[in-house]
Amino acid sequence: METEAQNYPRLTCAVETTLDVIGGRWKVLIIRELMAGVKRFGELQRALPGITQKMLTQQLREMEEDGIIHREVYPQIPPKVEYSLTPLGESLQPILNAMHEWAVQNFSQINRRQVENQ
Amino acid sequence: METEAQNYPRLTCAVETTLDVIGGRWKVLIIRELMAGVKRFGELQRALPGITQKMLTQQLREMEEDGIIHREVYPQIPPKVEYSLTPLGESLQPILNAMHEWAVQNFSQINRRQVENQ
DNA sequence: CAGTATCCATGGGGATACTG
DNA sequence: CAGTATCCCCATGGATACTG
Repeated sequence: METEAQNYPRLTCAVETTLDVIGGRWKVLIIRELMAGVKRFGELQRALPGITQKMLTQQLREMEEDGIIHREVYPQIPPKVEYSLTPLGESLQPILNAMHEWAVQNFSQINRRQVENQ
Repeated sequence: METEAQNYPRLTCAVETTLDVIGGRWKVLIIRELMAGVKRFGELQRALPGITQKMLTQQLREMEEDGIIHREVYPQIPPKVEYSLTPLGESLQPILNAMHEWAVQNFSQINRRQVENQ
């Protein structure tokens, strides 16, 4: 609110909104896990080697805010929290599939920019 | 190559490859401009208020490397360079359209996270 | 006109420690 | 178990100046 310094008319496009929703560092990976079914926090963390708790929490919260993930808390000790895709989240499937297909068909061979961490 | 420090098995997914190709700060906006037809460097810059020369050059080069943009240089003075989508770039259209539709249908009202610079 | 070359601020994201 | 809370690095990207 205070950083209204250079407020350009900031040209945007709806495509960028979608990109914002699924573009996070770990989001599509998390979505892929949840496509397979409901998962607990720990399960997700184990399924995503390299992700930190902070990142997992953060990405999940953002996706929850965007309405594509549902967070179910079971008030018990020890805590149990289950994550799942909402219908809106599931509606991303065709898009993700199309993106997957596009990459597989055109970049099957390793000729990408940035092969840094294969 | 030398930054192989913590090389986790770095779980990836083809979807991320596509995200990498179109996920840059200005890429979809540039692609959208080129969908309308061939454009010169200056035209793109004028069409994208707020973008710097550095960013425009950088994003164009990356997309050229990825094979979705063609760069035609006319060796004359003053220089003239035209950018256009390659067939591969054009093949992104259905995906971009799907992303556009998804956002329009589900986020038409301004209820996004980050409304900072509308 | 279509770029390079620099410098620099910001914040996204990693590492680590602690907790209800 | 499922998170917070901090600290901190460095890559992304913006601003500015210069050029074939």
